[in-house]
Amino acid sequence: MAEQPVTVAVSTVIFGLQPPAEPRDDALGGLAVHLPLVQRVREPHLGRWALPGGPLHADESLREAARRNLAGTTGLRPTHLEQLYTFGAVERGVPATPEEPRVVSVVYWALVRTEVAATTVDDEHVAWFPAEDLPPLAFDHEEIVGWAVRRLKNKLEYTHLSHALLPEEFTLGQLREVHEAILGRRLDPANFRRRVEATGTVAPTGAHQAGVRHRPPALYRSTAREELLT
Amino acid sequence: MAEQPVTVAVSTVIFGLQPPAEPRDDALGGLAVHLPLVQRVREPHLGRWALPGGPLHADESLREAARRNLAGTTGLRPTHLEQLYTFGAVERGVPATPEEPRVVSVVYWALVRTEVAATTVDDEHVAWFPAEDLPPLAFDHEEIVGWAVRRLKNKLEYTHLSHALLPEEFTLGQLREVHEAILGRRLDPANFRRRVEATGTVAPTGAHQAGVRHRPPALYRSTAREELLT
DNA sequence: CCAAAAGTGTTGCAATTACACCCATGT
DNA sequence: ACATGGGTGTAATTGCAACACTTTTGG
Repeated sequence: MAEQPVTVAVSTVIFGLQPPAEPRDDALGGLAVHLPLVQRVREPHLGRWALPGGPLHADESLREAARRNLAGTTGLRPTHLEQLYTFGAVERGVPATPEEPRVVSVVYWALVRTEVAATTVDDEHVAWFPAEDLPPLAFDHEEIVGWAVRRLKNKLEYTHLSHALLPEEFTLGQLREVHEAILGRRLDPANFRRRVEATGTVAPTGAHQAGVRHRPPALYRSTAREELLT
Repeated sequence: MAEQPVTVAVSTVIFGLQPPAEPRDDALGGLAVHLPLVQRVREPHLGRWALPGGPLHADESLREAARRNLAGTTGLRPTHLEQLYTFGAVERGVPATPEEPRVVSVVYWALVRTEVAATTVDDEHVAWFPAEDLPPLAFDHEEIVGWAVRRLKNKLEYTHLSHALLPEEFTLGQLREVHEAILGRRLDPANFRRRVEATGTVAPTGAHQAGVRHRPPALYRSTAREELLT
């Protein structure tokens, strides 16, 4: 019943696509979902990898805080940013460390464009890992990443989220690759094309991608405006 | 950049079904979605109706806090309880009242059985209102209720949530009424039956409801176990 | 016998899937 | 020429909505 030694923190799960470290067993294409982690520089869990995050400042919204620690740790601006869940169990992966103040974590998740993600340099304490092959994480962060991955897969099917992982202009083949990387299975190119065209969320730019050693694919851009709030 | 005059509060949107106050225009059956509100007894927004809620105690989880203020204001135990969203804008419906501490609200939403909801007595400061016809609410609570209603309608279609609003045993007619009340439109009894049976989330008890002035309907019970976490 | 809801059957439309096939380019 | 992915066509399947019809009770 003590009143409020409770701290509010904001953490962010950031997704980007990168070439897979090792050749895929399942013969999936050239992209795999990755996310950046930061290595903890103090106790608890010193040395472990963790989600970027930090305390909420008094003069910023939760969303602003997510943006701030996203930019601060990876230098990236997200193309999609959305609240995931708030974790507030009394003991959250801190194994019997009384005197540590209790933390309620509001977790956001974000998407960044591949080309941006690819150019970000890994420094000593920030590195990208494949979402399917993470190192042991601090606190309850493995559980949190699990939630985020499930949400990503889910929303992929009924939203236009995938556009947020690609450049302004893209081919339907690239878009399909994104879906395949996230869902972890191959999709029929013909049916995929029709489904996407039917939703009307992409529009052809008129231009075509040249220099490929096959029929030049048409370029498209997303017609979806960034969503209301979520 | 000041550090943390931030308070964590937990509020709960509670849904139950009750007979509609006035006969429905749309010729919908005998049930309508209602929710309990409490009248504020101090500033800000004194006298206005608001969601039940209060500060998070240091020794309880967010979920426990939701349970606590749910039991405290309405005396009810929920059959479903789930986190909705966390609201943390700097100015949340408090019109320029500096010196009030900033509040981050974690909102839960809950379902209670109809029979329980129906027997709860309204006292001076707690009353049930139809979700489609609410009085002006304090803070940003109208927006929050809107979110909760949308989530309820949505999850209704791909989960077994509706079971949580009915007694242990129920007829498919009653289950259909619940869906109709929440979705706000009539459903075909034949197709509804088949859809529900196909999911395998209900099992006939073998008993039948007697005393009705038509063919006695079979009684069913839910086979769905309370979900993992959500 | 009639009203009323339970419960079954049938039919047509729309979305999804699988897969055959042609097209345009670089090598 | 041919390999490669882009792009179109089509037939089979499935799921869903509409609606006719039979069943079993209370009045």
